[in-house]
Amino acid sequence: MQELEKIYRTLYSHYGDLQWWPADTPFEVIVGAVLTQNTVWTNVEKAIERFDGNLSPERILDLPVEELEEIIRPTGYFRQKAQYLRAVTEWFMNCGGDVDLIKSRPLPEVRSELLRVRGVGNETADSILLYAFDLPSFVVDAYTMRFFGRYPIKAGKSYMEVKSFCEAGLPRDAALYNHFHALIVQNGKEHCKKKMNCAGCPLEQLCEKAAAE
DNA sequence: CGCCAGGGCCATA
DNA sequence: TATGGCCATGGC
Repeated sequence: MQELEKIYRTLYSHYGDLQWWPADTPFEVIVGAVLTQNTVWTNVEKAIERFDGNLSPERILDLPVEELEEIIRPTGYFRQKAQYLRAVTEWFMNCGGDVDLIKSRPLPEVRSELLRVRGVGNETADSILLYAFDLPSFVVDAYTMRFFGRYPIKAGKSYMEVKSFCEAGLPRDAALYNHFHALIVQNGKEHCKKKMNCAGCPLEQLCEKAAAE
Protein backbone atom coordinates (compact mmCIF):
# COMPACT_ATOMS: atom_id res chain seq x y z
CA MET A 1 0.00 0.00 0.00
CA GLN A 2 1.13 3.52 -0.70
CA GLU A 3 2.47 5.57 2.17
CA LEU A 4 -0.18 8.21 1.62
CA GLU A 5 -2.97 5.69 1.85
CA LYS A 6 -1.59 4.45 5.13
CA ILE A 7 -1.55 7.95 6.50
CA TYR A 8 -5.07 8.49 5.27
CA ARG A 9 -6.33 5.32 6.89
CA THR A 10 -4.62 6.14 10.14
CA LEU A 11 -6.14 9.59 10.26
CA TYR A 12 -9.53 8.31 9.15
CA SER A 13 -9.70 5.63 11.81
CA HIS A 14 -8.85 8.24 14.43
CA TYR A 15 -11.02 11.16 13.41
CA GLY A 16 -13.72 9.41 11.40
CA ASP A 17 -15.60 10.75 8.43
CA LEU A 18 -15.28 14.49 8.85
CA GLN A 19 -17.92 16.32 6.93
CA TRP A 20 -16.21 19.46 5.89
CA TRP A 21 -16.83 22.73 4.16
CA PRO A 22 -20.17 23.70 5.59
CA ALA A 23 -22.20 25.34 2.85
CA ASP A 24 -25.71 24.97 1.52
CA THR A 25 -24.99 25.38 -2.19
CA PRO A 26 -22.05 25.11 -4.59
CA PHE A 27 -22.14 28.84 -5.10
CA GLU A 28 -21.86 29.35 -1.36
CA VAL A 29 -18.74 27.19 -1.45
CA ILE A 30 -17.28 29.48 -4.10
CA VAL A 31 -18.01 32.54 -1.98
CA GLY A 32 -16.57 30.87 1.11
CA ALA A 33 -13.43 29.84 -0.78
CA VAL A 34 -12.66 33.49 -1.52
CA LEU A 35 -13.69 34.86 1.85
CA THR A 36 -11.60 32.36 3.81
CA GLN A 37 -8.35 33.44 2.17
CA ASN A 38 -5.87 33.91 5.01
CA THR A 39 -8.80 34.17 7.39
CA VAL A 40 -10.32 31.93 10.05
CA TRP A 41 -13.60 30.28 9.18
CA THR A 42 -15.51 31.88 12.06
CA ASN A 43 -15.04 35.25 10.37
CA VAL A 44 -16.37 33.81 7.14
CA GLU A 45 -19.46 32.61 8.99
CA LYS A 46 -20.10 36.11 10.25
CA ALA A 47 -19.92 37.45 6.72
CA ILE A 48 -22.16 34.73 5.30
CA GLU A 49 -24.78 35.53 7.93
CA ARG A 50 -24.63 39.19 6.97
CA PHE A 51 -26.06 38.29 3.57
CA ASP A 52 -29.27 37.61 5.53
CA GLY A 53 -30.08 34.44 3.66
CA ASN A 54 -29.88 36.16 0.31
CA LEU A 55 -26.60 34.96 -1.14
CA SER A 56 -26.93 34.52 -4.88
CA PRO A 57 -24.83 35.35 -7.92
CA GLU A 58 -27.37 37.97 -8.92
CA ARG A 59 -27.12 39.67 -5.53
CA ILE A 60 -23.32 39.74 -5.63
CA LEU A 61 -23.38 41.37 -9.04
CA ASP A 62 -26.20 43.80 -8.28
CA LEU A 63 -25.06 45.10 -4.90
CA PRO A 64 -23.22 48.42 -4.90
CA VAL A 65 -19.58 47.67 -4.14
CA GLU A 66 -19.68 49.63 -0.89
CA GLU A 67 -22.55 47.51 0.40
CA LEU A 68 -20.84 44.28 -0.61
CA GLU A 69 -17.68 45.45 1.15
CA GLU A 70 -19.66 46.23 4.28
CA ILE A 71 -21.25 42.77 4.33
CA ILE A 72 -17.96 40.93 4.04
CA ARG A 73 -15.99 43.29 6.26
CA PRO A 74 -15.53 40.72 9.08
CA THR A 75 -13.37 38.56 6.82
CA GLY A 76 -10.69 41.21 6.40
CA TYR A 77 -9.18 42.41 3.10
CA PHE A 78 -12.77 43.36 2.35
CA ARG A 79 -12.03 45.75 -0.50
CA GLN A 80 -9.96 43.18 -2.39
CA LYS A 81 -12.35 40.37 -1.63
CA ALA A 82 -15.34 42.35 -2.87
CA GLN A 83 -13.61 42.61 -6.24
CA TYR A 84 -12.62 38.96 -6.13
CA LEU A 85 -16.19 37.91 -5.38
CA ARG A 86 -17.50 39.86 -8.32
CA ALA A 87 -14.88 38.40 -10.63
CA VAL A 88 -15.49 34.79 -9.69
CA THR A 89 -19.25 35.31 -9.78
CA GLU A 90 -18.95 36.69 -13.29
CA TRP A 91 -17.01 33.59 -14.26
CA PHE A 92 -19.71 31.42 -12.74
CA MET A 93 -22.45 33.21 -14.62
CA ASN A 94 -20.45 33.06 -17.83
CA CYS A 95 -20.63 29.31 -17.32
CA GLY A 96 -24.38 29.73 -17.29
CA GLY A 97 -24.46 29.40 -13.52
CA ASP A 98 -24.87 25.74 -14.37
CA VAL A 99 -23.15 23.50 -11.83
CA ASP A 100 -23.90 20.28 -13.70
CA LEU A 101 -22.48 21.70 -16.90
CA ILE A 102 -19.25 22.73 -15.19
CA LYS A 103 -18.95 19.31 -13.54
CA SER A 104 -19.20 17.64 -16.93
CA ARG A 105 -16.26 19.57 -18.39
CA PRO A 106 -12.59 18.48 -18.31
CA LEU A 107 -11.07 19.34 -14.95
CA PRO A 108 -7.85 20.92 -16.31
CA GLU A 109 -9.90 23.21 -18.51
CA VAL A 110 -12.07 24.44 -15.65
CA ARG A 111 -9.01 24.79 -13.43
CA SER A 112 -7.10 26.98 -15.86
CA GLU A 113 -10.19 29.12 -16.35
CA LEU A 114 -10.49 29.61 -12.62
CA LEU A 115 -6.81 30.54 -12.33
CA ARG A 116 -7.39 33.33 -14.81
CA VAL A 117 -10.01 34.87 -12.51
CA ARG A 118 -8.74 37.74 -10.40
CA GLY A 119 -8.35 36.63 -6.82
CA VAL A 120 -8.38 32.91 -7.58
CA GLY A 121 -5.02 31.26 -7.03
CA ASN A 122 -4.09 27.60 -6.71
CA GLU A 123 -5.75 26.89 -3.41
CA THR A 124 -8.95 28.78 -4.07
CA ALA A 125 -9.26 27.13 -7.48
CA ASP A 126 -8.77 23.65 -6.06
CA SER A 127 -11.17 24.33 -3.19
CA ILE A 128 -13.83 25.35 -5.65
CA LEU A 129 -13.18 22.38 -7.94
CA LEU A 130 -13.29 19.88 -5.10
CA TYR A 131 -15.81 21.27 -2.66
CA ALA A 132 -18.21 23.05 -5.00
CA PHE A 133 -18.07 20.74 -8.01
CA ASP A 134 -16.92 17.39 -6.61
CA LEU A 135 -14.08 17.30 -9.13
CA PRO A 136 -10.99 15.33 -8.01
CA SER A 137 -8.53 18.19 -7.54
CA PHE A 138 -6.42 17.84 -4.41
CA VAL A 139 -6.39 20.94 -2.21
CA VAL A 140 -3.11 22.06 -0.69
CA ASP A 141 -3.29 24.69 2.01
CA ALA A 142 -1.08 26.02 4.80
CA TYR A 143 -1.97 22.99 6.93
CA THR A 144 -1.02 20.60 4.13
CA MET A 145 2.32 22.31 3.58
CA ARG A 146 3.08 22.17 7.29
CA PHE A 147 1.86 18.60 7.42
CA PHE A 148 4.30 17.35 4.82
CA GLY A 149 6.96 19.61 6.24
CA ARG A 150 6.63 17.99 9.66
CA TYR A 151 6.48 14.42 8.58
CA PRO A 152 9.49 13.27 6.62
CA ILE A 153 7.71 12.68 3.37
CA LYS A 154 9.24 14.08 0.23
CA ALA A 155 6.11 15.67 -1.13
CA GLY A 156 7.94 18.62 -2.67
CA LYS A 157 8.31 22.27 -1.94
CA SER A 158 5.96 24.22 -4.15
CA TYR A 159 2.18 24.09 -4.22
CA MET A 160 2.02 22.17 -7.48
CA GLU A 161 4.68 19.72 -6.38
CA VAL A 162 2.79 18.80 -3.23
CA LYS A 163 -0.50 18.64 -5.09
CA SER A 164 0.94 16.35 -7.76
CA PHE A 165 2.57 14.17 -5.14
CA CYS A 166 -0.74 13.66 -3.36
CA GLU A 167 -2.70 13.00 -6.52
CA ALA A 168 -0.11 10.52 -7.71
CA GLY A 169 -0.17 8.61 -4.44
CA LEU A 170 -3.93 8.27 -4.10
CA PRO A 171 -6.82 6.95 -6.17
CA ARG A 172 -8.33 9.74 -8.23
CA ASP A 173 -11.42 10.19 -6.14
CA ALA A 174 -13.09 13.45 -5.11
CA ALA A 175 -14.59 12.05 -1.91
CA LEU A 176 -11.18 10.75 -0.87
CA TYR A 177 -9.47 14.10 -1.56
CA ASN A 178 -12.25 15.83 0.34
CA HIS A 179 -11.92 13.66 3.43
CA PHE A 180 -8.13 13.60 3.36
CA HIS A 181 -7.82 17.36 3.28
CA ALA A 182 -10.32 17.68 6.11
CA LEU A 183 -8.33 15.14 8.13
CA ILE A 184 -5.05 16.96 7.55
CA VAL A 185 -6.60 20.23 8.71
CA GLN A 186 -8.15 18.61 11.78
CA ASN A 187 -4.87 16.93 12.66
CA GLY A 188 -3.02 20.17 12.05
CA LYS A 189 -5.28 22.16 14.32
CA GLU A 190 -4.72 19.71 17.14
CA HIS A 191 -1.09 18.76 16.73
CA CYS A 192 0.70 20.83 14.17
CA LYS A 193 0.15 24.51 14.84
CA LYS A 194 3.02 26.75 15.73
CA LYS A 195 4.31 24.33 18.31
CA MET A 196 4.09 20.60 17.91
CA ASN A 197 1.68 18.73 20.15
CA CYS A 198 2.59 15.13 19.61
CA ALA A 199 0.62 13.91 22.62
CA GLY A 200 -2.28 11.86 21.32
CA CYS A 201 -1.40 12.40 17.68
CA PRO A 202 -2.47 9.35 15.65
CA LEU A 203 0.65 9.75 13.50
CA GLU A 204 3.02 9.53 16.42
CA GLN A 205 4.11 6.09 15.24
CA LEU A 206 5.01 7.45 11.84
CA CYS A 207 7.13 10.17 13.39
CA GLU A 208 9.01 7.74 15.59
CA LYS A 209 9.53 5.35 12.74
CA ALA A 210 10.83 8.16 10.57
CA ALA A 211 13.07 9.47 13.30
CA ALA A 212 14.61 6.03 13.67
CA GLU A 213 15.60 5.81 10.02
C1' DC B 1 -0.39 44.51 23.54
C1' DG B 2 1.40 41.55 19.50
C1' DC B 3 0.59 37.68 16.69
C1' DC B 4 -1.72 35.25 13.09
C1' DA B 5 -5.52 32.93 10.45
C1' DG B 6 -8.10 27.23 5.52
C1' DG B 7 -4.09 33.51 0.02
C1' DG B 8 -3.26 36.23 -3.84
C1' DC B 9 -1.38 40.20 -6.34
C1' DC B 10 2.32 42.88 -7.60
C1' DA B 11 7.04 44.86 -7.89
C1' DT B 12 11.61 43.66 -7.80
C1' DA B 13 16.03 41.02 -8.81
C1' DT C 1 11.78 31.34 -9.60
C1' DA C 2 11.72 33.43 -5.40
C1' DT C 3 11.30 36.70 -1.99
C1' DG C 4 8.89 40.94 0.31
C1' DG C 5 5.24 44.38 0.91
C1' DC C 6 0.56 44.86 0.91
C1' DC C 7 -4.25 44.01 2.03
C1' DA C 8 -7.65 44.17 7.29
C1' DT C 9 -10.73 42.02 10.72
C1' DG C 10 -11.38 39.30 14.96
C1' DG C 11 -9.78 36.06 18.55
C1' DC C 12 -6.53 35.01 21.91
